[in-house]
Amino acid sequence: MLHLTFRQLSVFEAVARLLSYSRAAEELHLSQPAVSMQIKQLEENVGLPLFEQLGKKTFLTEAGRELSHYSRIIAQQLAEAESVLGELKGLQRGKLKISVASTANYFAPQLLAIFSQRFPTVSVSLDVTNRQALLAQLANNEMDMAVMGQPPEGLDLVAESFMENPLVVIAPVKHPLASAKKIPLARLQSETFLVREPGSGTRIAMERFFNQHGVPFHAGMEMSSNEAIKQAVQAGLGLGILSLHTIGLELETKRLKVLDVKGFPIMRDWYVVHRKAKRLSTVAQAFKAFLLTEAKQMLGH
Amino acid sequence: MLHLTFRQLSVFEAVARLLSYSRAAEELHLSQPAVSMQIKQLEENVGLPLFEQLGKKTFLTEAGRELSHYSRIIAQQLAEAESVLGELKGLQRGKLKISVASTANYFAPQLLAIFSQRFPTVSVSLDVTNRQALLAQLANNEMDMAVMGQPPEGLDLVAESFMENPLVVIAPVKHPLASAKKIPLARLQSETFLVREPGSGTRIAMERFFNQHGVPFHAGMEMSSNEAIKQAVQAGLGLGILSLHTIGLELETKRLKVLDVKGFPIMRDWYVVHRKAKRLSTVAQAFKAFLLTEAKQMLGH
DNA sequence: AATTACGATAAGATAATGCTTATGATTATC
DNA sequence: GATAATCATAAGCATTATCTTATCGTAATT
Repeated sequence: MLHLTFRQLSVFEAVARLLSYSRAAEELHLSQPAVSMQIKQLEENVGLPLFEQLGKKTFLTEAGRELSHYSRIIAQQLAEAESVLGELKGLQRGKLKISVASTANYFAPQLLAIFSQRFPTVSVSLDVTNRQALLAQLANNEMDMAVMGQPPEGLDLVAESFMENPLVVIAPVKHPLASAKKIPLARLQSETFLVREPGSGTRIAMERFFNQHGVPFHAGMEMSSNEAIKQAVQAGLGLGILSLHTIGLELETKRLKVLDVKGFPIMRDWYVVHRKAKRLSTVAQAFKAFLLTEAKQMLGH
Repeated sequence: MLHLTFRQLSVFEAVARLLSYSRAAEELHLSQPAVSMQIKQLEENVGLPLFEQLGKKTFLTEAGRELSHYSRIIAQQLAEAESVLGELKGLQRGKLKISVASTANYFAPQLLAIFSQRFPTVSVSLDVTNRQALLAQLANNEMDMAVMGQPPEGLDLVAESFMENPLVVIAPVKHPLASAKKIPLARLQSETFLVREPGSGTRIAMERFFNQHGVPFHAGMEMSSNEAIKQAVQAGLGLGILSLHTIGLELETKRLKVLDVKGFPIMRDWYVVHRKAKRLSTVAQAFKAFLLTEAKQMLGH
């Protein structure tokens, strides 16, 4: 195996370029013998003479010319690596891989779009998935960070809330309670609720809420997506409890109505989550900071 | 400036491939801390973490992935360099640049052809030039070796004869002396000689010869090439003295006749010449050895 | 809760690297 | 022939690299 050093190569490069040990020594701020020694060692490693002295002039040998070719490529690759890593240190470059719980899908893309606009050279990827898959991704270190409503306990996670997450009761626009004000919670006992699967963040929050207020609730059909719940509520199959952020469009187009129930909205939070031991990349740190300081306002617009 | 060492890179490569410090340590026959330290130093040089530990597993960071890319290229280039230089050490590869004096042009191509056939991967180039240009090339180290009749004195050259170079007297086939045997040298006093320019190898040799034997000779027209002399002799403008090797074709086709003059042929030699300080490449050494041992027989066929 | 595996850290020995100054040998140049 | 330039060589020194063993903290596994 060829045991070269980068030092040898860079000295060699200088000599090969200047065709003079002395000039190379000057350029490198070295004594001339230092250059001689480096070249000598390099020649010993290679097993071939790289230069030849004829009289006062220095020439590259055939082997020298060959090595010069490779040395140039290597130096170039090294320079490129340096530049790339330098950019990675800053924010000119980098990849950001975010996963969001399906609930967050209704606003996360906007946030990422704004972030991506601000750092156009950073390549951002977004994965929308359900809570369980998301936890598996966290465990396998498959992404930088996750955005979700309810961070799980137990795992060694860092979860920081960056925005409120109001859960509201939704009903079809023609529902008898649609225009009622300050509906008492107890009034909802007689209603059927379309719910997400057990273990879902919204489901957990909602059960806890009714529990705390000592009000039983009647769970109707179980749906596996927020979208399905919205459809079902519109179809009059019952009421729903969802994050306000997921129903912007339906409210605007008057397909759904938020009921003014006392104690609602249930104020929860959106969290940015990653494993405690995770070394956040510069870009990931920037994104986290972006969420914590600006996400709220951003979504206002 | 990025001050990496090849050691760091190769340790890094192993860890990046195995995603384990301990496995890498085993593979490299090192202790695990040795690997940790190399990686740590590399990370300090780069200024970014290259790996991250999550639980028991080791992952590459973004920076690590980037560096891995460059490290792979560099390792590959290094391997290629090693292979090329290795071939250069042997005879699988290399360039051979030979210059010959114009006189040698009549047999040098055959020699080179045979050599080239034996080492097909060696690229050979042949430059035919006159004596003066050839000396300039020697001084400027523009080729590996020269083949010539009369090595010049004074310059620090190594000249080794590898083949006899018989100089003969040529005449047109219908010359009165064409069939004469053992012509006394004195008989040639009355003949006109077509000669090469002063300084030419053949001219020098011929003048010295007549001088030594105390016979004056009558120099006729001065020609700048052997080819011209041959033409002129055929045209009956006089006699000529040339290397036997340059007139093979004309003898075969009976356009010229070698006169059987006493004391002829003047036995001189062909020399392979290079500067004393010249470091001969492996290929050049092989060619020189080839000339010294086999050139004579080769031309017999 | 105990065990096992993994990597980090510390201390210390040894080898090598890299450099300098001084000097010598050779060669082009005036 | 003297001079200046160029590279090689030698001796000596400081620094850096590299590795080892021993030990610790943490996380996965049983």
